[in-house]
Amino acid sequence: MIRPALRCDVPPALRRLAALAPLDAAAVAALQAALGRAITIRAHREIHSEGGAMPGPQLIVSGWAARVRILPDGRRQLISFLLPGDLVGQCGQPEPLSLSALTAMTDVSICSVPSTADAPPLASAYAHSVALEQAYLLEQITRLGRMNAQERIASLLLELHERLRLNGMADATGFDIPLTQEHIADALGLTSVHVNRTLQAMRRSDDLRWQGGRVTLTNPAALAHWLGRQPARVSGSAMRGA
Amino acid sequence: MIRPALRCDVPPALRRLAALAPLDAAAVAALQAALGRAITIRAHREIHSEGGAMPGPQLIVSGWAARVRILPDGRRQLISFLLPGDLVGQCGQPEPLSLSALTAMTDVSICSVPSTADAPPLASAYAHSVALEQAYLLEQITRLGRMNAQERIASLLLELHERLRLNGMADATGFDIPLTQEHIADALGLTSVHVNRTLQAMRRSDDLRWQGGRVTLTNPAALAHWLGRQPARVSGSAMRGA
DNA sequence: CGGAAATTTGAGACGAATCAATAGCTGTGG
DNA sequence: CCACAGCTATTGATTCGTCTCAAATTTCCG
Repeated sequence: MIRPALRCDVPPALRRLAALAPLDAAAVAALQAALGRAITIRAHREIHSEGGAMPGPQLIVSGWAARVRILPDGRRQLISFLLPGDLVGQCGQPEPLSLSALTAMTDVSICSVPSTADAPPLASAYAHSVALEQAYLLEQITRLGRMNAQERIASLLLELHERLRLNGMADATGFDIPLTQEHIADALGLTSVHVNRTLQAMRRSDDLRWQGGRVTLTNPAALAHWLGRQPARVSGSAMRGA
Repeated sequence: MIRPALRCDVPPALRRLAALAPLDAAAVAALQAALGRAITIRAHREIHSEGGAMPGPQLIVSGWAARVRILPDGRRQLISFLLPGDLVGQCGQPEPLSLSALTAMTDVSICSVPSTADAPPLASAYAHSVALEQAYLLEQITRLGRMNAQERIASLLLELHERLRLNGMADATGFDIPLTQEHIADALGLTSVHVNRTLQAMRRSDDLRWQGGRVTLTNPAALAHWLGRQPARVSGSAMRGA
């Protein structure tokens, strides 16, 4: 199926950071220069390994990645997904270690983040991004701790939708998703069989469609209301754009 | 039962931060001054509410607190526990909002953290502390996503033991715990009934004792090995003390 | 077209939830 | 010093959500 191209071709990573904080021309230029220096990691490859040294803060330019923990007996937990515009390894530590593996779910291109010294407004965008990452970790904990399969799936898809809206990769009704049902299962503490059955039930009750790598939410607002879910808010000052 | 007093009476909060990074005399003095300005919150009271503005970074001086999320229908999830020496609201944002409620599990005393401007070595301790907090959130996610009841309980108790060792509130074999089985259930995504039955099984297999508000781990190292659990490591440079 | 990956279906088992009741503990006041 | 209230812990019986295992079937992609 052919879909209309996005209105303009601002790279998603740039679009997200610009939405998190007002950026001046120097900041945008620094980001665009950094994007040009991105390297590509093939799907299924590990970008960082758990316990390894972090090279320094980086930015997802394109593709989807996931933070992954593997238990000794092979059980796999996807901690969180990283989308274009998300930061990796942004922390105040001198010699940080990676707290989890980072795996490319699709081909991923990634670059070092421009220094805030070159463009001070970036500091604010980075701080906002780190806070959002925290917020999504807390969401993930409540999903896993207190929600059933249907709620977990709805909550995760709403979160992905919200985040992809921010970087321009989703429209009002849905988004392209490069994940398998097994990935969803590994993120939500379920089995792929149960994810499959739960998705079927949600399709039957017309909550969503998922075909050909695209998720369509019939009524995102209604779904969010049913869950009692609200968009992540991490700062007193209003967030621009979306 | 009477237990011998700790070797010296360094406050746990100070002990933890000193273990996270080398502190000079000025830093210690600044911390001690701050501890003196602590205020007390009664057990069961909310310290911060979800979505409320954060006053600025704070430090738990004594008592246990927990970050809490409540779903619209009343389901409760304890995101994490905060122990003496833990930081709250340490983030780079200008007008941060609280991402979860913070509730006092016991009487809690809490103070503002000294500025790093007054004592630069504190910045390193704070950064280290923030990184550890992240590490424990990831642990919590894998617990909830991929572990069964017995593993969740063992993992949480080992984490608490590790953290209480760092601030001097635990000895090699166990620690005082001011939590009920229902608190454990709310943290681990279980019911208190099931926590009770699981604890009984663990007592029967001589993994632990839990009586009179004190947890004794029969063999912490063996339990950790069984889980494949390793102490949190967040920095390339070695951590002092413990 | 062929082979691997992903999705779908079915039957049965199991871990944890639920509901309901009892027993133990702690502090409080008469 | 005992009686009582209100938590907390414990026990039992049953139900339910999700897992497990195994086998199609469909989709994707070279």
